[in-house]
Amino acid sequence: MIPVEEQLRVITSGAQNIVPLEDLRKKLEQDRPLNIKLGVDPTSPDLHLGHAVPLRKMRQFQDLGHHVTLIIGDGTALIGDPSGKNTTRPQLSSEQIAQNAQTYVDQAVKILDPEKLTICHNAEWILSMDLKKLLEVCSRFTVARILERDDFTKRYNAKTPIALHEFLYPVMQAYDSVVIKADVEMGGNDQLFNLLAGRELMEKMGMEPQICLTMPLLEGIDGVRKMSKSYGNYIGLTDSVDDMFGKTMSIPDEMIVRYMRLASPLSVDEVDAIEQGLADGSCDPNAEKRHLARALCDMYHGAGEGEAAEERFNSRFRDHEMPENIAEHPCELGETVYLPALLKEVGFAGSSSEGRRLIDGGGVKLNGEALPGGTYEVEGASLDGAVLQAGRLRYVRIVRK
RNA sequence: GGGAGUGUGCCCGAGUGGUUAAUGGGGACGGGCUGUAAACCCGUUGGCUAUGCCUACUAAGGUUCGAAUCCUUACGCUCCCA
Repeated sequence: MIPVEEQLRVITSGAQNIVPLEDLRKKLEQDRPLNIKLGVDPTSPDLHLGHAVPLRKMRQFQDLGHHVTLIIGDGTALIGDPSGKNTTRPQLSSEQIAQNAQTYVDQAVKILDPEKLTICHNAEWILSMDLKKLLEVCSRFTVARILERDDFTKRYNAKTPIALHEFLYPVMQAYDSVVIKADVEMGGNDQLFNLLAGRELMEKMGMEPQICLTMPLLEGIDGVRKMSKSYGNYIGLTDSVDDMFGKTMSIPDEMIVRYMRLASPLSVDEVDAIEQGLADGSCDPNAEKRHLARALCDMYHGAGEGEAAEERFNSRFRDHEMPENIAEHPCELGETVYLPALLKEVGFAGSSSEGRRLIDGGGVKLNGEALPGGTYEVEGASLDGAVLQAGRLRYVRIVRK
């Protein structure tokens, strides 16, 4: 295995919290493959780049020669993680959980090396636990210790209900670490409390306690709020290559290095060099953003896909060429066609009034020619086979039904 | 249980009887510029085949020639006291 200091440079790159760093060094000095744990909650089927951040860090551990254990929290999902929530989470059905878990694994193996990966389902040991065992584990925690947790404190003070079973979430997650004998547990920074509970439980049960390593929560493509499906600022791992490339190109320049470091497969050395280059002006931000976009597309869609996506991107967005494949929209074409209604019909406008405004604002083109304001009526025959365009991005080919 | 507020368009927020589809900001969309970044400039942001018509300021009633603005009730939210 490579020298400890080298390993630490890779491991600490982009990490938010390592508790305690000194103990991590000691573990690495044992010069053996460490067991790195990441628990995932299969509560949502769609993964985005933010979810990939801890997975990327896991991959770096693998590349350094360590072993990774991915725990599918199909047992803990029945409880629902209280992290960052101010209400009790709804409990999911087992079918839903199983389905989400499968999607998660499908995505995760695109990032992780399957050779150095163990996947477990914690329902295996959590749901089969008998009361005696449960009591033994629970006795290691005090109520005060669990209540210390910020989320609980807030809810308790705010008098919002905390169901008794929610106390068990950190306890069960901690028990996972005991079962798989974790050396390091990873998570987003909001997971720190849960990770620390694992450290505590292991110590109380006479084991060498795990190291807690948290990663920052990645900002979305707006560069401000954390990446989240509900904010609509996410890059989905299953997004099409073109979407993935395009969305990446729209992130603020300030986010380039952060995305590279946290979510891309670029090496720490490369990222360090680029960061330096961007700071002193010897690297071009646009070129580096393209570099990032290609790297992400290659990782999720296969080698070479990034370059292909870039070419399409150039033709469409830089050179403003019409895309090759334009969806066809069959519709009735009378003698004359009321264009605002057609814009509404094809989904370019929410109402025909909005369609009118779009035309008046010069945003509507027919076969590449901008229509002058007030052009609401168009000859039906001239529309057959014509390309209708709204703004720079939306195209549709009109054909007679 | 008692008391005080408050509810406006996608969001925030002006407006306290009369040229009001309702000031302003954010967001979004369109145009220019361009690197689908930032910054900047301009336009649009209730519906309707439309110099007009219709529906709108939580909901339902009421007062008035006239209501987002006043009154009543309901619902939602906030705060204080017990």
